[in-house]
Amino acid sequence: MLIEVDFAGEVPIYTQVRDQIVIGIAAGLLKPGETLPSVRRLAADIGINVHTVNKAYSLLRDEGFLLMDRRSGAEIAPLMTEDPSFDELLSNKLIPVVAEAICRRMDIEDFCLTVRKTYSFIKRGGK
Amino acid sequence: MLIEVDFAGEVPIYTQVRDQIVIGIAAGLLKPGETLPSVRRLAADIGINVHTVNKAYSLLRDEGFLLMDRRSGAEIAPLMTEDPSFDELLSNKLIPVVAEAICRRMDIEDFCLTVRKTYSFIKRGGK
DNA sequence: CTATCTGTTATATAAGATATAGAACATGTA
DNA sequence: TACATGTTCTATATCTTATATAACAGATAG
Repeated sequence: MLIEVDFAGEVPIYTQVRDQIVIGIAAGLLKPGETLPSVRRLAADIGINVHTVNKAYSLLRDEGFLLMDRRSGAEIAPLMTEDPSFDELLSNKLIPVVAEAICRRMDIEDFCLTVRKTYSFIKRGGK
Repeated sequence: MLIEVDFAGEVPIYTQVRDQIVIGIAAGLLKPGETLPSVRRLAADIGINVHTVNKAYSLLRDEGFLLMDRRSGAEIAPLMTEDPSFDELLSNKLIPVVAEAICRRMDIEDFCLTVRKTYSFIKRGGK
């Protein structure tokens, strides 16, 4: 799976890498047990520093998306189990976004429509 | 409308202030034409620096939420008109969030349900 | 005119986040 | 032995965030 980085963007590089791997897992492009490139390898491929990749990997490990082993490297963790507490976390993330949509006079069902479109977009591997 | 700040949180203070005002507008607690406290006043009330409030206000002005006047201060801008380009902006914001929800095995309709709950939560003025 | 209130701008400082670089360590494998 | 893995350490540079102090331009109230 190709990972690309926008150096000019506002989003930190390690966040971009983290997000793209999460998106890859969601799309099914990265399956549980699959190994990721080593931190040195990915850093060289993208053209960024090893520590930046390591930060992204460590974050993903802490979030439960990756398993890391000193010897064998990083691999995709088994499918996560449903987590009821994610609902509140999600809601907190959505509050400012939904509020802005309301201000921009977007109908809530149009919002949900965009959510479903985004869902399909991810599922089909990003267009 | 009361504005509170979490100094220990990861979200920058000026972003917290910006978000709460957007939420206030969405909830109808802040109506078009209504004046906001002066930057000095709000800074003193919250216990933060004038420049931090000014950064939040300026950001809100650039986004079209506020009108600012050197003499009369800051006031809520007229209701925004619908903007088609907001759809793509929203989608880009949603991609990482939806992807994470998929990884956490959340059904897309449950996601939309949380969106609607968040919508109601905002509309009723935050509980 | 004086005093006071707006937003705005300028300069300065400090702390934290982000990204880079180079080196080394513990551990496993070929 | 040689090479690979993640991990840790030190160091540096830049940007963001937040603070502090001061001043300016314009408007208003006494």
